[in-house]
Amino acid sequence: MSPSTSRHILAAPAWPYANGPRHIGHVSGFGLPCDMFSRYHRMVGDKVLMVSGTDEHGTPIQVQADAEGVTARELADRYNRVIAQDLTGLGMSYDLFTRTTTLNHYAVTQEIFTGLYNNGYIFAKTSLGAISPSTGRTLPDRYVEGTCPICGYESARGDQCDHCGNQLDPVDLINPRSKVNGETPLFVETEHFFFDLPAFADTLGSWLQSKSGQWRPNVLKFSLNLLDDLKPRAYTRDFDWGVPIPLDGWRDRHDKRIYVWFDAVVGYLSASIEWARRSGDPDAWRAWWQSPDAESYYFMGKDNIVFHSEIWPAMLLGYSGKGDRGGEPGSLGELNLPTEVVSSEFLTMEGRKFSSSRAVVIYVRDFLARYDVDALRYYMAVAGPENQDTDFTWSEFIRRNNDELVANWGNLVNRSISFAARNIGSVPAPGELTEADRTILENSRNAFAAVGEPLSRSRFKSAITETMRTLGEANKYLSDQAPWKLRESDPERMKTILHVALQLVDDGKTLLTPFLPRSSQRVFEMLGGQGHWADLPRIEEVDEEGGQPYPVITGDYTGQAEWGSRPITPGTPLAPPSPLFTKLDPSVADEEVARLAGK
RNA sequence: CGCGGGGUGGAGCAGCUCGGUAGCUCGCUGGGCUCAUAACCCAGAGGUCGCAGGUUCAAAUCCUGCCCCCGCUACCA
Repeated sequence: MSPSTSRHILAAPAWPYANGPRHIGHVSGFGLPCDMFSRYHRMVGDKVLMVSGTDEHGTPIQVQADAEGVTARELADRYNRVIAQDLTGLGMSYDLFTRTTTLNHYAVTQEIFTGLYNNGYIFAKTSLGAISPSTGRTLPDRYVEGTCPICGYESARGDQCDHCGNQLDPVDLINPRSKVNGETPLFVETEHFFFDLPAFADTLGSWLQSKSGQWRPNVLKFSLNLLDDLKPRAYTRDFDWGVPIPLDGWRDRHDKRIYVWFDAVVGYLSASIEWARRSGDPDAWRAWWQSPDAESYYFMGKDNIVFHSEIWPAMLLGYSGKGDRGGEPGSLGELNLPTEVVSSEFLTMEGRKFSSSRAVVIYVRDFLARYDVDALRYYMAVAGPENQDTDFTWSEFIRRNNDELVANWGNLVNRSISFAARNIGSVPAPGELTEADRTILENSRNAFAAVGEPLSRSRFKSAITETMRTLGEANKYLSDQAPWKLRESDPERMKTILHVALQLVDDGKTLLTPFLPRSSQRVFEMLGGQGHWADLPRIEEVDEEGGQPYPVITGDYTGQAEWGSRPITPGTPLAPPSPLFTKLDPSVADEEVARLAGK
């Protein structure tokens, strides 16, 4: 790839919430798709910056910490570490995976607030908030329920009625009660800052319209729909576990903080800035955020669409001075809007929603302890919740592993390399190519375009299906040519066939690298490759001046992996390979299902 | 009273935006091969594309109505 065609691509996977370990449903939405996308773009020579971190503020973490008798900070520290390890185990190629409790993140979050405030997009307003009479603590909107004033539904929540779908205010509920203990909440005056979303309705609307035909239709449709009902949204909360409000008179208050979502989405930017600092060029992040040619792709589960297609873009517009009220860009300068918001649907587990308390769950860590990471990555690519809610079943996982991954790809690698290793001991040189040889090689080369196109559009299912189809042709080629019949009669022809077969295997490992980096590295080595082909992430301990040490995921993704067919080198020594993947006994499904139900 | 997604041979899905007698990966049945983790290759059976109307020369694909499933609410992406 020539440098002139390489693009700056920000790959932004949603930030996992640090109130517990993450399960495979979580990573199927934000994680693995983003990694496959990023790996592909690096292979074609694009300059990818993939940043994320743990989201560590907010009520659920405080609640969980209270329950465990630790501080919110201690809880966040613990799960930040656990999640970082899990994501590393998955091979997620983050340039930086950090967290929202860094000094840098606080500073950037406050800078965004200040910029929005200076441009007039954030205003203070006194409203009535619910508190619990018995504890004196604030009751979040969703912890208050009562009768809907619009439709009369009896179990409406304070923020929304599930029956009629209208946005509500807890004060409006008839017969309000606390969801925590049933008592009647007290409503007291409280002052908050609100984000003026209606000031961005027009700009957001035309921006979204311009994405027609590019974004997945469900994301676009959902996002456009949101614009019909834009209201100012509270930017702050009565709470103490979060980023302080950077205004005089507010900065030192312990009862007011920036709402966790308004801090979490800033993470993409703050992590980019942190990455730049750590890389030694503090302004390096600007190439991904401010160049008009730079692209940014955000990956998440569908429940996060609103924050990525409406709120975060509105924040970026407001900070850049591009809403209805105008304004000047903040001190960081103008910031780009998302190129695309890529959302996944949901994964269910054996027909039920994931649920930790009901043990309807498989955590990333437990999965990786028992099964090959690439088996999971394959499954999520080929059968993940890309376009619709999708059920994960163990029997289907085993079937995909055994009948597709092992039987098609694993077997192709094994039969090709072991036959060549035993009969020749090295990569044979080809003789004259037949029509069949040329055709299959050309098909294999063409696959890079056929697979790359859907990959670049985050159509993973289509991309990996096309890859597997191509590999099936290689198996067919071997059967048709039957080199094992030519050992005595025509050894030269046999060598040519094997050369072609090994080239197909080499191409296959390249095609599969975005999906299966670890096993592709192994195939690379089986074929005599030296050094790094597909790089894997690592955890480093870092710290900030005045801060405590924390783990980050990072890596040098500068391996040899390139998107395209690379001629194999005759004479390269070959050893009989060991199987690439493990076949799973069907009884594993019963064991795993028993684990779910069992306890 | 709302919003979004889905209902395609046994399973999981694609096709539907730009209508032209259905495709992929598996499974199943029969055959072949034996290099390979009983893997691989070939052939075949199996679908009136949720239901009912409509538009059209022609509909899985467009329109209308209806039915069912899943999210949007719960420690939960």
